Amino acid sequence: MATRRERVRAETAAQIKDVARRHLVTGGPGAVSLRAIARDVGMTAPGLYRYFPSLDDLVRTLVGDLYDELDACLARARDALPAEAAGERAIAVCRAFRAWSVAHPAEFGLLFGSPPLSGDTGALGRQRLGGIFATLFADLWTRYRFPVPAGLDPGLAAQLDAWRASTGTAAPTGAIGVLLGGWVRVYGLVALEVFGHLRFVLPDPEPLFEETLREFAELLGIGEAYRRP
Amino acid sequence: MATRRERVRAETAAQIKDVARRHLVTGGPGAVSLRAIARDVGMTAPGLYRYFPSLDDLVRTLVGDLYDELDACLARARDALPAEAAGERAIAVCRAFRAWSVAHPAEFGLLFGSPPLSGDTGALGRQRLGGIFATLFADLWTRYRFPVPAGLDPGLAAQLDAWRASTGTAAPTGAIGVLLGGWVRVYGLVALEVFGHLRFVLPDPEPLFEETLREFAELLGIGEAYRRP
DNA sequence: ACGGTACGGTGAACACTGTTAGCGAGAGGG
DNA sequence: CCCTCTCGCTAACAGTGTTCACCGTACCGT
Repeated sequence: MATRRERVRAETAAQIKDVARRHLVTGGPGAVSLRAIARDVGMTAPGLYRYFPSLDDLVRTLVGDLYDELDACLARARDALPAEAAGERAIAVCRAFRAWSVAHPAEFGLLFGSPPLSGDTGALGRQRLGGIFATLFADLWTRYRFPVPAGLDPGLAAQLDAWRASTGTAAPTGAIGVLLGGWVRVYGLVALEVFGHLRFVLPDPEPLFEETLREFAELLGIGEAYRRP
Repeated sequence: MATRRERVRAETAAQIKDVARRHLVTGGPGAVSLRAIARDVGMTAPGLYRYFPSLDDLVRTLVGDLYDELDACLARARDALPAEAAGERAIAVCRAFRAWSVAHPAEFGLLFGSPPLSGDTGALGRQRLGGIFATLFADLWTRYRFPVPAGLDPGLAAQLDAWRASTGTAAPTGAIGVLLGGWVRVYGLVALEVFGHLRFVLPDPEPLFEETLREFAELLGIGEAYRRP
């Protein structure tokens, strides 16, 4: 199907994104320079414009690819466990999220550490990532029916209801609030760790992360699903 | 004491940082350009080198100033309430942190959304910010003696002990862990909100933030200290 | 009050950056 | 086999951070 031209074109495009990412991880976001990329690829700068309409566009598609990679990584961690073990699956996905983020701090900063760029290509990836957590939420609920607090703020309940309707999740409003709180904890801890804001309090945040997972499992009444890594 | 030269010098330095910050908030971190700043100040670019040894250094001192501003803001929120009301004080500081962050997203991104720069001038401000929360933690503990979970991971306990020793906080290890968990939740929620990663789930994160504060107050057994804003 | 000095600012220059325009060679498809 | 269209090139423009040599002027000590 793909003509030979198209194949080699896709290949060099992939190579361009590859060296762009290498520059990102070695020199930070400011080191992603069109001309430097072109040098490493073996081209001159204007040649890159045959593949990407601008540098911003290049990093945008790079962001999209990174979302894809993270999504795939989390999905793999989830599918490595049987579907019935919803609690173990959720814990595994959280661990995979932290592992990926710590292993790829520059990429994490690009995905989660800055306001989304204007021409937002990452929206799809972010939506798919939200989808992973949505199904995770639904599975947790259908499997365990953990206790949910009553008396939610009506404004909050309305927003959660709207999201539940848009995603078709089965869990009740309160459950979604509880699970969202868990995601906030996981993200907060990982972001603090990756950005180095915990370095002088916790040189190694891993035990606190595990403690957070364990506490959250117990909050859901599924403490037995938690096992030390 | 200050000679006339020193006064006018400090004044123009402040003006430079001022327009740098204005460029930051209007055009993002990439818009902080030496020559553009010089234009707005009414100088040529090399003139700025009489005040800052490099552009990186300028943004570093800007980061330091922003930490100072945030510190002062939080301290003001804390001191607006009587010292005995430790719970109300903690809640007020958390609200002030969110309010400042939401009102200054670009500055928040610079402070908390990227790995600390190499020549780290923000270390002092971050340490002072940590100090604010440390005294907050100590006050919460001496005032309420909330229940602390037993059976902490030994590796985690060792790190928390080291931090407690370095700051001279009075609270026991488990209490520090609980309070650190609260900070993780507050930071996580605020970062998610400021970076726009919650927009498609919660258009208005304020109710969830308030719910988080209320839950945490109840976790500490001081639910009566929480009042709707 | 005057002379020396150090400070603050300028213009030119260098090495970069992203981006556009125009051109040529070579591979692909008819 | 020839036409075409894609690809990569060079040249150029505007803008960036940074350094250098220079100069006027405000300050300071005598």
